[in-house]
Amino acid sequence: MQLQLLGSGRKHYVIQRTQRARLTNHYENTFASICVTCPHRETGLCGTLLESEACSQPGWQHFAAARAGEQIVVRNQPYDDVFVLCAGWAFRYFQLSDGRRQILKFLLPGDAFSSAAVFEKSFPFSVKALTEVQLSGFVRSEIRARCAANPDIQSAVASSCIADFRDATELLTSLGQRSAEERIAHLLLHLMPRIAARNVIREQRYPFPLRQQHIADAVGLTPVHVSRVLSLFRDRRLVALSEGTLTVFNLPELERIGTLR
Amino acid sequence: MQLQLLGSGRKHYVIQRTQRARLTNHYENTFASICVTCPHRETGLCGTLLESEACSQPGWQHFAAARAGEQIVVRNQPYDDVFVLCAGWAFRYFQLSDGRRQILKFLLPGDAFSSAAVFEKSFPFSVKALTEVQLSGFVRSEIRARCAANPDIQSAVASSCIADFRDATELLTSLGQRSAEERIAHLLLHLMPRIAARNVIREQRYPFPLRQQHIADAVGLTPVHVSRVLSLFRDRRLVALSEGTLTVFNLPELERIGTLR
DNA sequence: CGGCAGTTTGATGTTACTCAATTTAAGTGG
DNA sequence: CCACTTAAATTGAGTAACATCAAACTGCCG
Repeated sequence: MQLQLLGSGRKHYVIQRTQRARLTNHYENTFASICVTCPHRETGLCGTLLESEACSQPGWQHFAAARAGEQIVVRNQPYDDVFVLCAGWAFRYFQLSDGRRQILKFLLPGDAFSSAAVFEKSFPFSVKALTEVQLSGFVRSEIRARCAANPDIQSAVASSCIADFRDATELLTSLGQRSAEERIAHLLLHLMPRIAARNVIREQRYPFPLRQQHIADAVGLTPVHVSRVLSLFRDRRLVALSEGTLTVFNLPELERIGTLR
Repeated sequence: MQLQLLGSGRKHYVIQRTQRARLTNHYENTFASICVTCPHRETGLCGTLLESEACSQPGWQHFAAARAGEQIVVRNQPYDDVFVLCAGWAFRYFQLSDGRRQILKFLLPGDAFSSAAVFEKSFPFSVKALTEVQLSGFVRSEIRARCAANPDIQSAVASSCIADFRDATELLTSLGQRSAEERIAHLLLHLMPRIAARNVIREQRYPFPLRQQHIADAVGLTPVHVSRVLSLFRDRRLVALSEGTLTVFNLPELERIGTLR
């Protein structure tokens, strides 16, 4: 495993505890501080783990960072850590040998790379950083021990699994049964509350770092067609997507199109 | 919850322990006998549960049966039991209000209806019987207690979750990125080892109760198009599908088309 | 100012859908 | 055993949705 430390030419995997203060300082208000303070309302895994005296015990938590576009996890390779995203966006994906890829889920701060990682060393997918990211790894054996001892952690892991499972169910239905417009609307509707749980949203403007290529790979369309559908949405004063911001003009209509009913 | 007992007009949900001997007798070689003896090599949940002195304790295991086409589980409704399929085929699906449905997974004997059911009362999908089925329900609270006590059960539940998760990943990639031929080939290749784990296969002939409508709903195509693709496969001496039997003539070629690489 | 990545637009091609008719297979009752 | 019924599968013709290819455009950065 190779992770490049932000702004540095040297390769790091684990940022030692001694470096942590400096990093926390440098990337103020992200990293450990986010890890601890951000509510992570959806999965809450990181928060739950940290609340359980994790921070006070050195050695079983690691920190790392990666630049935008960098691959963080390779499918089918073993890892000894359970990873949680602390800051930035990443995504799970499945790469085909001919270049096509399916994006399985976008990861936001607080999300575990894999909810099943507590039980399994390897992943059925790869993970790539979408923006600059900071992440935290918890030694698996420690988590399992705490899982057995602490029902809170156990239920945090379980509900993370359940949420992933429900998402996969909806995405499968979306890909298998629905039109391009419906799929894209559904993706936006799926992401909006997740973004809102981690950011203050004003005037229906959501931070949104995806390129159209990412949307295309997530909903199984070509970037060209995504562009056409988004233009259509813009012309109809539904939503607009530019400069890393998603602006929602007509939420009811978007829901009418995108919600699975 | 309503389940109709096979061959009977009366509505049953729980077949009491006192009835079990009679039923086991009537449907000889299925039911409890299958539940206990069938290796269930894939998930093994049922087997693991039963080996743990489950059978010896009345009251926390229930039995039921359903006819082909009958709905067994309704999405978002709470259930107190964790269900495992004992005999026959069933499938998880997501129903849309306009009639379209996405089949998420075909369930074979030994499969849990939902791997997450140990933690969650309701399902993110519905379940319907494909053939006549017999199923077993384990009281959730009992399973959770045993999970905590017995690492074997715990790991059986975990590996069932992991298998489901990997399947969902592959299916998402298949639906999002691949052509009709590739998707159908992939579905067949996915099912073959699972069928083989539960049946003796001779001369590459697999028991296969799916209608083309089921295949269509599983891979996100119309039944008409499924028919065309299957005709193509038949003409090319790849596979043939008739009378509830899948016959494989050219496995390497099928794998070349269907395998995710 | 030039280069680059990302987006937009147009023209054309392909895949898979729709509709409808026909064939096949599987029961069912006489 | 054979007409009759019904569900499923097949086939053909026309169409819609999305892909592909290629060119032009935009904003950004050095």
